[in-house]
Amino acid sequence: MSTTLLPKTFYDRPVLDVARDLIGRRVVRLLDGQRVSGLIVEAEAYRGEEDLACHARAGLTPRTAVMYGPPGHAYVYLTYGMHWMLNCVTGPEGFPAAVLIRAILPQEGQAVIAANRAGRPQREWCNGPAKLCQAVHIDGRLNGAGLWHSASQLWLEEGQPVVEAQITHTPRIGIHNAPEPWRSIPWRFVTNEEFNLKEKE
DNA sequence: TTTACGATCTAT
DNA sequence: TAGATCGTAAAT
Repeated sequence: MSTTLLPKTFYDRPVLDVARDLIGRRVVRLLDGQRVSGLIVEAEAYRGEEDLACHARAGLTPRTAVMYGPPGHAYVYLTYGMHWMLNCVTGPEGFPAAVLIRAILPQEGQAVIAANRAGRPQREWCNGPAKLCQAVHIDGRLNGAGLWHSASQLWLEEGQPVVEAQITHTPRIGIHNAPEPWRSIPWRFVTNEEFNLKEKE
């Protein structure tokens, strides 16, 4: 499995292409010099001001500014007053779009992850967008971080790309107040395996 | 300044 | 099915 960093150009593409291509890639967090990582198994695309489920529906604001900037940066925000969410800003620059990382499969640093997710079964360590942020210590301090270099202590690697046949498309989660067609548009990408596991939950 | 509301998670 | 808990954006 490749530990090559995904280049800045990886993110400089339409958000749906990037979201789809992010499945199987590795999120790496450096904590006290130690690699803590996992493979992405679920992601969602949020695209433009016309996407009424996207934060950019409110236009350019202090919060959404990162999404309007150049691709390849992290958009990290707090929701429900307590949960951090990790997103990757995509291209082109000036157009607000990002991919929400919804779940990863823990790889390296499992002891750290277990400690951060105290007492919960392994399956529940990183199977939600807020859970994975808690597991690898991602918070607002990483908002705007460059994901193409290791100096940011948070980056993405090539990992193990997944073929189309292994990916299920569904509507996005947790946007029940958004009007159609945004509520139902299939902009969530999840590996078949993860999809089957979640169906049972 | 006040209000409403979350791209969620957990316990009941 | 409801409660936690607070930043953001729009309304007042």
